[in-house]
Amino acid sequence: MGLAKTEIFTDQQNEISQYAKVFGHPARVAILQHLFKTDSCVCGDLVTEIGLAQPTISQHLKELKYLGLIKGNVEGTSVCYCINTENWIKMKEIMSKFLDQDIPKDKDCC
Amino acid sequence: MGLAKTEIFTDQQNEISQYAKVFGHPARVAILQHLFKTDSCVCGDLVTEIGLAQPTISQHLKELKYLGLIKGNVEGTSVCYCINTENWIKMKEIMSKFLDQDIPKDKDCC
DNA sequence: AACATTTATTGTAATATTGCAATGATATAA
DNA sequence: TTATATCATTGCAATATTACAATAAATGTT
Repeated sequence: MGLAKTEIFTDQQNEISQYAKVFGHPARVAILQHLFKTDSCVCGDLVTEIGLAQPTISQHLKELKYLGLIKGNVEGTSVCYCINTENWIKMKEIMSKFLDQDIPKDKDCC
Repeated sequence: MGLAKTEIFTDQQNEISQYAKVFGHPARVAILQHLFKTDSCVCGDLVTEIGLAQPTISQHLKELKYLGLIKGNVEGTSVCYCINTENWIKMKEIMSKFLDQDIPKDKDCC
């Protein structure tokens, strides 16, 4: 079907998977890493840096922005993007809760 | 195209996105959470617990197994699944390195 | 052996994702 | 105003993902 049955899962599970999904493409990982690494977070720089067409980068930026992980600021003809620190921390808390689950040592059945 | 251009990204970026992608569906998040929570990691239990058809669960389990995050053990007619602790820790290290990047405070351009 | 139980696989339909050319929108420069 | 530069949007083709019915495979039971 290509369509996840989100209604049968908890909000938490859907939230985790939504964040994970946006990290599920190397271009978006690369964009975020570049935004962390440098000031020059202008869209055009990302196009050059990453090597995908401008509309493709723009689309990936849109998804990152939709989830609130980045902010965009118009500066003349160009747009400056950067990490949304507050939301990044929120996301990290949610993801950490999932990733840092206690591993049951004695319960190993395999 | 529906096809990510993995060749233009680093191995690290591809690895991160591959792990993220597998977490990018609530069913797989739910499966993992259930495996963390309980002993009874038999496939049939997951089908009941989660509420998707058996082939669908089986398919999700296959993907989790392919990335090495879970192990499967045949026990009679049923199969017992559990977290692959060693690989889970490895994954966590890789994901943490990405999620815990330092946030540049003074570099805020937005 | 014949049957039952459990899980994996195959095939298929519906939807989503990715990538980009073409085009729009917006702001600056000449 | 006209041109230029930068980014967003639209439309489309190719591929991927999701879900499940039907079926196969494997093991246990009678």
